[in-house]
Amino acid sequence: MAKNNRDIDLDVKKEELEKTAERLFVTYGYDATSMSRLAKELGVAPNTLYWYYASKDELLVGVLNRRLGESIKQLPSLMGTPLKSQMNWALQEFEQSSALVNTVHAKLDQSPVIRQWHDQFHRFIEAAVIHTLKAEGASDKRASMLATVGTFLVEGLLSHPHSSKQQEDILEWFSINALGDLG
Amino acid sequence: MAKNNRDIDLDVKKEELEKTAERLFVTYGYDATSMSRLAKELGVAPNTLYWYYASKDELLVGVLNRRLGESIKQLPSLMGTPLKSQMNWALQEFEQSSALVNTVHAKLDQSPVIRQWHDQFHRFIEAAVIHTLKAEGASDKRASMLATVGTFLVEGLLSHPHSSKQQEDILEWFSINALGDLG
DNA sequence: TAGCACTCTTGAATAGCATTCAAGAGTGGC
DNA sequence: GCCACTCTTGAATGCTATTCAAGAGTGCTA
Repeated sequence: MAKNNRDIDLDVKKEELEKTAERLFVTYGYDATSMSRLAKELGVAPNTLYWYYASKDELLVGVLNRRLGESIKQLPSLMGTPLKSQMNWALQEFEQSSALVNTVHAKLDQSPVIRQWHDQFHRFIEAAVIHTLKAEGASDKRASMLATVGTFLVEGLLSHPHSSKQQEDILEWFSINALGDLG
Repeated sequence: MAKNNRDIDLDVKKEELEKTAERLFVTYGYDATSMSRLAKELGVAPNTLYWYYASKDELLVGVLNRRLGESIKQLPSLMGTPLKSQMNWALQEFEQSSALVNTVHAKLDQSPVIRQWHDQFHRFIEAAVIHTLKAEGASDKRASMLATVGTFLVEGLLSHPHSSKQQEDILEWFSINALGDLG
């Protein structure tokens, strides 16, 4: 390969790399997946990975962005639906990556790239939820606060699995009380 | 030292060890604090720590239990107060250890001792919150669900710092809606 | 066809990590 | 003076993420 494979081969390799990394991260956990293990799975030398990513954390960001990108594709068909089904969708969509939620949070203070991704992610999600809440009749300030609450509930449910009934009860209670009163 | 210092010296040493560990964990983070660093701070050899704790994770559990034990002392004087002030108390009490919240969650799948501590901690907290909610008039099932929600909100606020006004708004909204309706 | 420039891969090394092991020092009881 | 027990340690192990310098592969240009 040479000069102008930049836009062709690189993305293909990165995709393979990130998909394999995602599988290992989700199966064994981020910390328990070594770069050597990932390299072996891919059939390359461990330090080859560092030509594609500056660090393991940046690889994680790549994995997260790819995962997020695929979920975002479904967003348009979701934007008209009620808040509760949006939250249910998020829970289902990120259920298998739920371990990565905790991984990201644990690395916020140590890794600038993960901190940056996390903050950006939250801004994006909250903006979407605020949009939905306002569409359902909430005031600006109330919508912002409720979006934070909704985010915390989703993160909590991802971190601490509950039965689908308990989950349903929580979302039901939230969506009723988020929109029921003076908002 | 010999035979029967078991009940005297050991606890003193463990206390010093755990207090130093807590300071380093809170200041630099759990992963960023090596056993060597902690040992140097204490003026002992790194492997000396392994006579007191089987692993770094068990040391963390020791730190968490000590921290929790000190907070629990205040519980009696808190049990009569309204839910909102209890949540405010928890937020203040664990604010400086908030990084450890994420650390614990990130290690749930890898460390049995941390998993065990975490689950026990949640059962304890939820039982206390349920007690308070029922005292304020909530039904059994409603109280259980609301305790989970309250826990998620506290964990969320610890992980994602917000202004004290935003924090106040969330707790106010929760305590109103937790007790306002048919619960 | 030779050579340059660029992309990509690698073996080897580094420094740090949690943890283990075997040896020994310190001390009270017999 | 010896035994049993508590506590400490130097040295080693195997793991980790990461770095470096060297080189292979390939297309463009002269």
